[in-house]
Amino acid sequence: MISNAEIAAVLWEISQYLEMEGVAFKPRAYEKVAEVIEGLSEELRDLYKKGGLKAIETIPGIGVSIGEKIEELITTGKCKEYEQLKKKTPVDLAQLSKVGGLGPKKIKKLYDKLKITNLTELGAAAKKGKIAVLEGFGEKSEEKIVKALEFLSSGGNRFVLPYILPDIWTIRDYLKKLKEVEELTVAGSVRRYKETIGDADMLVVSKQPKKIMDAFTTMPGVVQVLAHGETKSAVKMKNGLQVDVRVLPKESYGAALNYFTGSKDHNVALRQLAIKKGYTLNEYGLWKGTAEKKGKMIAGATEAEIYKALGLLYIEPELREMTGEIEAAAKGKLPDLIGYGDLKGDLQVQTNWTDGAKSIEEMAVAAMAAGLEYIAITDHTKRLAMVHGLDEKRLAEQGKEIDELNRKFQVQGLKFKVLKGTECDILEDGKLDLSDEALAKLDIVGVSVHSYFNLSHKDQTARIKRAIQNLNVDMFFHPTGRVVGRREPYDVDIEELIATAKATGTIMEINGSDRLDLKDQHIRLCVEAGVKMAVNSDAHNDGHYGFMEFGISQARRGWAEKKDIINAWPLEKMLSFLKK
DNA sequence: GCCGTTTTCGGCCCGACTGTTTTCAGTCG
Repeated sequence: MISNAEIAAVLWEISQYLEMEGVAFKPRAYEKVAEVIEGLSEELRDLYKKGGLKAIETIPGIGVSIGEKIEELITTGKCKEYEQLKKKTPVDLAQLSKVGGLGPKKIKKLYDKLKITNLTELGAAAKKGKIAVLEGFGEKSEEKIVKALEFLSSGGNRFVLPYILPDIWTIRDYLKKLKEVEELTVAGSVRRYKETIGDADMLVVSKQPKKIMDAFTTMPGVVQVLAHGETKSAVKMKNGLQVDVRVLPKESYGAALNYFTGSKDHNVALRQLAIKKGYTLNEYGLWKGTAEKKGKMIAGATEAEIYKALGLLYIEPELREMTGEIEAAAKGKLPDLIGYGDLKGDLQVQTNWTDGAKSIEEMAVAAMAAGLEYIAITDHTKRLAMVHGLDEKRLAEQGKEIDELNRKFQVQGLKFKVLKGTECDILEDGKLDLSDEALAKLDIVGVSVHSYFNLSHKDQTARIKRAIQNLNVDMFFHPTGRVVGRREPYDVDIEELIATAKATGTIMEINGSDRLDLKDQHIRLCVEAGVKMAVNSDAHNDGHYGFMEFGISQARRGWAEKKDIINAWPLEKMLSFLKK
């Protein structure tokens, strides 16, 4: 049972080995395929079971040779050619490649000369000064290796976006205050709202790049200067975050923003498209002619004019992941993405009746301040004894408080509405933690898994199917149970759940907190299947409505439109869509 | 190794920075 991640890892390692040998072009072919496979929503082994090698080869980038290797991996769990390469140079590529400055060529040299195969051996050699004397290395490379190893052993090299974003804004605001800065934009994976980021890329327009570079590399919080050039520098901050800054002239702003936003594969595809049209695209602009013999610049000040000149619709940053956006843009068939201000309500809010910090009224007032028109109170149920989950009796009492609050708002002339809801536990066998009679009285019923995470694929899927088939259940909260960077999803057949949601009219949640669950690929499956979703904050405090921004970003990354997200709809329309 | 509304053969993105060099390979994004 080999997973896509494992297949991608093998293909990526093959690319690195080929690179070591100095083979031309093949490495990129393998690398590209590895990235494509990581982004697939369906497991290749399932695809293979259904359609064999033929089905595998329909995936772009996979031809005969790579197709056969994937078949070999699925059927035998091994790949002979990979085994041979690994035997020849038995190094831990995944680990060693994380060391900044080490690529395949240098890793090979370290193995050939010093028999270094992993991080421990690398550290030992560096401390003994064995690396500095190698040809192609020196004192500085050895120092860099020691520092990189310290950084890796201290943990993080990727950050969860919702947590790191405030730090990034602080740096942005510091740099924006420099008088030489005309414009500053945070680009890269932050602008694409990737769920985790490895670094923060900032783009600056200025006529005095040197001053920017000097101020940037000496700003407070910098612990290491990784690069310090005339227009491009990189630093490591105290918390481990790497920040890159690039300075460009105003007329290149759009081209630079496009280049610095990525993804890398998206950029490469744009550049290839440019070549086909007789142009050259770089971070300074779109030019007539070839890279060697450039003609006139025909676009560059804005991203929009570059896409237009390439015959494409403008592609939003969240879509730039090479999952079909360029083809769609060429055909004029991009989705009309849900916008960051489009949500009218929040359908998962906890209060101090259970594990939330604030009262129902406080949460309602904060929601109004956040620009919302309605919220659903969805406290936990009794099985979660730890948080004093509600039983039928307390749920009824809470309902009375909500009725009174709504009356009060009405008297005050406020249109805001608080809905009665629940986050009801799904029990081990798929039954629910509250009686059907109690659930039937609520405006909106959400269910979720908080126990028995380790059931088998078959049992977990069957259990959840049973729960969402209940006619009282409107919505399935955080459907895969993952927490970004902390907890893996439970083993469940998400496609079967989506099919069940379609058949039963169940709403799938996009949880905007650090769960980010559903994730982008699953959202796209829902969009394609016509399953409706809701973007919720899962607020446990009055400052948590901001999490919805990350839920929307996931929705956008999953190609969702307003019509796909029920809480982007007015209250009446939203309620009328729920199960009767 | 993959791919094709200019191609089934001949292409394959582009440039900045570093370190070890004395003109450039390797890495990175």
